[in-house]
Amino acid sequence: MNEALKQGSATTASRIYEVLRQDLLDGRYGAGERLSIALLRETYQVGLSPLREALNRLAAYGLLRQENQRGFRVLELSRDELADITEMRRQLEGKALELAVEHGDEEWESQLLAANHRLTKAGSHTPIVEWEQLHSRFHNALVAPCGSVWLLRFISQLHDQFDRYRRVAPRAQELRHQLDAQHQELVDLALARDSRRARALIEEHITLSCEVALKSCR
Amino acid sequence: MNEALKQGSATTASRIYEVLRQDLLDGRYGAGERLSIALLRETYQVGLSPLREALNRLAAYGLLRQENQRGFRVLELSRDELADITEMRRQLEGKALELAVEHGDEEWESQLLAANHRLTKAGSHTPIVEWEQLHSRFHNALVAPCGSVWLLRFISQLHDQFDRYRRVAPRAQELRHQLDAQHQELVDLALARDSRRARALIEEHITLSCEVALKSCR
DNA sequence: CTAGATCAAATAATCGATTATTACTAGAAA
DNA sequence: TTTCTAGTAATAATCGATTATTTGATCTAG
Repeated sequence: MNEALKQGSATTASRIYEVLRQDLLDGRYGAGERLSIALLRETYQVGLSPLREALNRLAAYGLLRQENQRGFRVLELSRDELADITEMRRQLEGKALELAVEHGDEEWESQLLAANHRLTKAGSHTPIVEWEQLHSRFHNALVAPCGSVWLLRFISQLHDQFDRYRRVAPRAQELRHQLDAQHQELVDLALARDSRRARALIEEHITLSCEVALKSCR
Repeated sequence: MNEALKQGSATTASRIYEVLRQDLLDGRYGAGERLSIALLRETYQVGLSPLREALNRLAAYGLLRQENQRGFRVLELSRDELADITEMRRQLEGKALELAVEHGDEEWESQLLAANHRLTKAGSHTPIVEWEQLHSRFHNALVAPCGSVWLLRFISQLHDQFDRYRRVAPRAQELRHQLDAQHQELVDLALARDSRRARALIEEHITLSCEVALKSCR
C-alpha cells in the first residue's frame, strides 16, 4: 500500500489512507470509537468518496471494523488479542530474522547499522511518533532480506496492530533501556551471522515489549 | 469480512466484494489483467461507489493491485510467489493444526467429520467451484480451534491466494486421489489427537497440492 | 413503571455528473 | 523510418446531491 504513495502522483484516497492509518496507530481515536464520516470529512478536509475508499482499505487491513449500514469503528483493545498478536509476532519475526541472517548481504549489514544508529541517536527528547517510526524502520531492516514477501507483509501488519497497544503504554524507563540494549545485541548477532541466537533474542525482545504494553491494557 | 455479509442487511459494496472475490478465485479474470471500472459496472450492474469500495477492499486484501490513477489489475501468477505462499501455508497451517488438535473439543470432532463427509461425497461430478468451497470448509474446520484469530486470518488469506493457482491447474486424477486420501488421514490423526503426525501430514499435503498447481504455472 | 410502536433526526450508502489524469493517435521534424 | 509533440479520446478519481437505514425520543397500551 505504501509503494502506491511513493510512485508519483498520489490520489486523495491514498493520502488520506496513510494519514488515517498513522492517526489510528498514534491512538488519536479511542478504542471502539465510532468514526463519524461527516466529522472525518471536516477534520481532514476531503471529499466523501476518497474518504470512504480509505476507510474500506483500513477495514480490510484490520485497523477498522466495518458494520454494514453502521459505518466504521476503531477496533477494541484486549489482553487476549495482545497475547495473540505477540505470539504471532514471535513466530513470524523469529522465523524471518533467522532467514534474514542467513540470506542478508553486505548492503543489508550497512542498512541495519544505519537504522540502529538513527534509532540510538533519538533519545527520550524526540517526539514519540518520530521514535516509533525509527523503531519500525529498524525492525523492518532486520528482517527485510528474509526472502518472503508474504512473511514481511504479515509482520508489518502485526507491527501496526502491536503499535496500537504500545502507544497507550506508559514509557517505563528501565524496561525501555533494556529494550534499547536488545536492539544493539540484535545487530551484533546479525552481523555475527548467529541466526539461532538472533532468533531467540528477538522472541525475547517481543515478549518484553508485550509486557511493557500489558502494564496499561485493561 | 465474511461475517459482515451474514449479519442482516448486506450493503451493495459487501455483496459485490464477495462476488468479485469469488470470481477472482475462479480465475474469471486473467492474471495481470486490467479491470475496467466501466465494464465491471455493466457486468455486475452496480453503481460506481460501491464497486470502487469493493475494489479498494480487494486491493488491501491482496487479490488486486491498485496503481494510482491507473485503476486496478489482477495480480500476476509466478512460480516464486507460489513457492512463497506454499511455504507460508506449511508453516502457518502446520502450527495451527498442531494447536487445534491439542485444543479442539467434541464439537470440533463432529464438525470435522461432517466437513470431511461432505467433501468425500462430492465426487468428480460436482462442479469445481462447489468442490473448492467444500474443500476450503474442510481445511477451515481442521484448524478452527487453534485459538488464534490472527493465525486463522492469515491462513484464510493465503488459502485464497493459493486457490488462484489451484484453479488454473489441470485436474490430475492420480494426485487428486492421493490428496483425498490425505484428507481422511488428517481426520484420523486429528481424532487420535496425534498433533505431531497431523502437522507433518498437513505440511506434506500442502507441498503436494503445490506440486499439482506447479504443473500449469509458467 | 415497562415494553412496544411510531415518528423524526442523524447518518451511512448510493447515484449521476464533473474533473483530472492517462493512453492513444496523428502529424511534423530529424 | 524514427522520435517527439500536440491534440483527442478513454477512463480513473472526485464531488454534490439523493436515497435508505439506523438511532433515539416520544407516546401509548399493558
